[in-house]
Amino acid sequence: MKQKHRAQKTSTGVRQDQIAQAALHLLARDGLKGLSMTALAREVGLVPSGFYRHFKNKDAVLDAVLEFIGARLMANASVVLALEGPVLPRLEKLLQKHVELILANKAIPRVMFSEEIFAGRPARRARLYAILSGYLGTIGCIIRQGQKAGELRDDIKAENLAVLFLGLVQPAVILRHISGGQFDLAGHVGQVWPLFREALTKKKSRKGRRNEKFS
Amino acid sequence: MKQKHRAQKTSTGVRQDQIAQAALHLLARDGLKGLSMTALAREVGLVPSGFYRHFKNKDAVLDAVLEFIGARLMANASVVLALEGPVLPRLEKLLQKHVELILANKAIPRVMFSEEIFAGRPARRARLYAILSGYLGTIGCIIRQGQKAGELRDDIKAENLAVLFLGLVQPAVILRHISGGQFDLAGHVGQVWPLFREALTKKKSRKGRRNEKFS
DNA sequence: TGTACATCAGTGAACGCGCGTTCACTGATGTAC
DNA sequence: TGTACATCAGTGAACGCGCGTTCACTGATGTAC
Repeated sequence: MKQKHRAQKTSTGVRQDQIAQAALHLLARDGLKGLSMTALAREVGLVPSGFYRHFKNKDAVLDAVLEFIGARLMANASVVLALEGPVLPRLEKLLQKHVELILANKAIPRVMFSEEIFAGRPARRARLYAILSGYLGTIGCIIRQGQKAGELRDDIKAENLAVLFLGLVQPAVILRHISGGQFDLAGHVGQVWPLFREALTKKKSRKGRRNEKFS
Repeated sequence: MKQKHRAQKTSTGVRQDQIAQAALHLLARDGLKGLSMTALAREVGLVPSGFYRHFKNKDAVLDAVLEFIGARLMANASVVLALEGPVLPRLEKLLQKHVELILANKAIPRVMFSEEIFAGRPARRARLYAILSGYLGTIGCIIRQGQKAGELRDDIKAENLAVLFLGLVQPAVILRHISGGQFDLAGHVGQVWPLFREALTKKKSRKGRRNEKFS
């Protein structure tokens, strides 16, 4: 199917947004290999070469997508960091937002878990690590608040708890992805969150747990 | 650098093993995009076209790699399933073997977490899901043994606990991967395993926990 | 044991395809006077 | 308000490159008699 009519002239600012959205849509539907210049341009009604009026090259779109994802993650974390009140309900809120974000944007796991996006681009790999570190760092801050307030056990490092927090969701996200949406993500989180919550709740302190080793 | 000498004639059986090993090595070093026919053939001392004496095509190698990974995972799970004694130490043993396996074969996470390996190949996607389901199913069996023996809490489904068991490791594996090996995988597991162990240990039963919902 | 033939692994040249990207040109929109 | 010019977005043809794959040929290894 050829281009029937010349696309309407549209300012670069608008086109950049359109293209970024189209990229997220294509990534969600077809994964990274579905993100070709042809598909991307067609999605916004342009001819492939038209793309280059608005982005320097394909890498620039991937960078934009990565920044978009990072911003969305950090937005969730920041909101919850700023909330008042006991920590556990706030963490539950963040968990819920995290699941919603991923269910609404299938592109997120596809980008985060696909190494092709940073294979051979050290700068992008570093950027991805920075984004993840920022997200985990903020979660760690929230957890540390709870530890200092005496709400959460403090014999396990907040950083590790933050990573484990991600672990409540992440394998399930991948299973959902591989199963083609069959795996019940929200149901899984509903099962394991109470376990995590209870395990984090501070008990009367015992000695020696801090030095426990995984051999 | 051109081929200096004609490669020594070697039987297809041996060559297939060599090629599979070379594929794992290349995947570990460079990821999926590093797995080109040229690189693969050179790795075993052949000219690219020589590869086709031993495999039908590139897909066949990817299938072989996937089966290899599946076999290694299931081997670990089966051993632990067959062990005698209380369940928690057996789970810890499996965790340890899992971490060792992944540290020794960086290709495993690269294949499991990279969607490019099954993008557009429904059969391979299904196979990957079957392998993961088999692994998780066996872990679930072990956990169910513990639940029936009254060692582990049984108010959370064994299947979800199995997925959470993976969650002890998986985000850390990805962080390790993205950070270029900096993230301390074994250290993380050492921190969170005790939490998981304690959380799973059966306490005096309370009512109503089973119906708890994640909203 | 030696000879003839079949089988089988290795080689290099060439292919086709997809994809990211470039470029000269077109025509619309905005601006200066 | 109208005219001249600059700017800017869209177009289609063409490119170069990498990569998976094919194919006819070579030469070594195994086998039958």
